[in-house]
Amino acid sequence: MGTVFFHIDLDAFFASVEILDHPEYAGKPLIIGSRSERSVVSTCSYEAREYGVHSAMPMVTALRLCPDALVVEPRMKRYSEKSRQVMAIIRSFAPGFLQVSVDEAFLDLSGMENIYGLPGKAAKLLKRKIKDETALSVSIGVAQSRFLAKLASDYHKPDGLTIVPPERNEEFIDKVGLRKLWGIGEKTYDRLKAKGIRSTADLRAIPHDRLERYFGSSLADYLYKASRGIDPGIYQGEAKSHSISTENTYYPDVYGIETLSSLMLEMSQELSFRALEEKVIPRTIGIKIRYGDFTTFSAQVTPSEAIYSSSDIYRHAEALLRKTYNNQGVRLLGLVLSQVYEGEDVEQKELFREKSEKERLVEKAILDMNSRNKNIRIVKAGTLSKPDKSES
DNA sequence: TCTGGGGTCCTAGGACCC
DNA sequence: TCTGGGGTCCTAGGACCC
Repeated sequence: MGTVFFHIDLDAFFASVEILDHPEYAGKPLIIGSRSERSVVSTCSYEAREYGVHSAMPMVTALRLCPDALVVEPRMKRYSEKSRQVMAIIRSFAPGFLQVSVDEAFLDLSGMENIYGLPGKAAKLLKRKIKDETALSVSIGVAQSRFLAKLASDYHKPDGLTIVPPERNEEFIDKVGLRKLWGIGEKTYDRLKAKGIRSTADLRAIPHDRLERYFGSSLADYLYKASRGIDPGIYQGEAKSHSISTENTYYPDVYGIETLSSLMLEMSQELSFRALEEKVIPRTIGIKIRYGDFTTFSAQVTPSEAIYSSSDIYRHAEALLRKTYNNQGVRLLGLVLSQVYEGEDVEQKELFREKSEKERLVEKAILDMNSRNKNIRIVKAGTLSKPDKSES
């Protein structure tokens, strides 16, 4: 019978949860996102989509298209809670569970016919179970591979069920179309068009070696397989975190190295806490600066000494900032910790330097207090100083 | 339209080593 | 004394996804 994968996708997830908690929102155009300047739409209800609103659209554009929309600030904690509930149902339904985001998961139904009957019947059962127990609707794609199942769940939404029989894989790929293939974004689509490739059938007609000359071996391989409905290797396994990052967009633009440094200090502390929570230690520190004209620069270092505390992080981040900043107005500032690795085993302890180790313990204590008492927010003193007074 | 925030993976050039 | 080839690590930038 071969392999059978499900891809389960929650419909307009954030918006659906808000409607669940606020029944008075039902039937109205609802946008989840911040109302602030320079923000974008996170999710929106299907009523809002009828006005042309969609995810990632600038909020000002969305409100121009749909001035009467209800705008609701996202409540991530609530969505995570609801997500856990749904994922628990999916996980217990069949083996081979793989969650890929807060509102999406794969399931491996291969060889499960004797339990659930045909895959279509199983999918309907799962949809019903989720609806009955959480009042949320999902769309399910059923296919031979994860790649096709993912495209299938998106093919008919909301509350959809799309089954792709293995002998119709290519036919289905053609119906989805080039632009909507997972992994082909705007830029790649334009590059394909520039080579006269306008459809998945066009793409299939091109021999592998020519694709390689056009696009390099990695992308060529991806396109060759994807256009034939062969899984190009999306979501091979649990993707474990190799970076921790934060970024903020400001309005209006921020000027001055002192102000930027103090913002960087806050971000250093935030990421240091997150690394502690995840029990990881980074090897690389990187910053990102986006200027008012949207030009973006990044810089990174991989120091030879280990990085244990927020002041280690800040010291490197600040140096990178001074090196990179060109005195223009900044709309976005970001900080990334990468090459993170498990940080609490014995060998690493030997590497601890006295001072950093102490700081790390202080930060751990702050972290513990913060997580014990949600009403008090404890930060290190440096964070509180005014930008123009900060010294270091 | 005027472009979030959190991630992953790829490319290309340079350094360095054998 | 004009210059190989392979491997690995690092940096900067880009594309893509949810």
